[in-house]
Amino acid sequence: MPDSERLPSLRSRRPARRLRRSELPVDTIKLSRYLVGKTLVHDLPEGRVSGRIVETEAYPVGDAAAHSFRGQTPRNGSLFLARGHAYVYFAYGSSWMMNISSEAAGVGAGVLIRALDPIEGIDIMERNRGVSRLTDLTRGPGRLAQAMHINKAQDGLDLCSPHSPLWLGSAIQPTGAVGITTRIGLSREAHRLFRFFERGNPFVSGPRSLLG
DNA sequence: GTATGGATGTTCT
DNA sequence: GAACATCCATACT
Repeated sequence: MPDSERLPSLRSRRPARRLRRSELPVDTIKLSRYLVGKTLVHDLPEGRVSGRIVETEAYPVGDAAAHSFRGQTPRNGSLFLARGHAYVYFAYGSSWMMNISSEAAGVGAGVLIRALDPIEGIDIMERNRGVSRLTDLTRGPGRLAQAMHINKAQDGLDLCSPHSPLWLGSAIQPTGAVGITTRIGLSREAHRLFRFFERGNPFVSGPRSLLG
């Protein structure tokens, strides 16, 4: 079944346009907030998978919870690329995590993508995940990476390059109200309000109605 | 619906 | 050894 029949509202959505680097705010917190409602697209050999970004977390310069806090290493090097590059790492022995670098080249900071609202290629995501329940496909950073087929091979990709298979797109529909809370799963810097999400969206992992 | 515990691999102390 | 930006299955209210 085509996505346009399965998701009737897709017909009223506008197509996503590739975002240029110059459109991304030059600040980790602002970028984290800005990315809610934008589109993440991965063009795969078997077809396109895409979703609306509905939850992000900022890991700015000077944040002790950020992977870049103790300086550049082989693992976190992509965080030190100019804003708009992918930083993908393996966590807890089971999950890949997709981040977007967020500052000038040489400065380490990033935005974690925590949840997507699936739009295109839902059948591909179901196969990649091995589940069919829509809300289980992309709710959570590990799940969305698996659904979108994002792993070490995408680490370091420039999401703003004109022909990159993995790219950021403009919003395809109006973005709902954005809420703010503390980040999920941290012990250090646990009080900081660096998590942004579209309020009430069922694909958001964790709290989706506080503050904002 | 919430709560808990185990599995898993890499990084750091 | 311990910690970790998680997920899944299971148990329970």
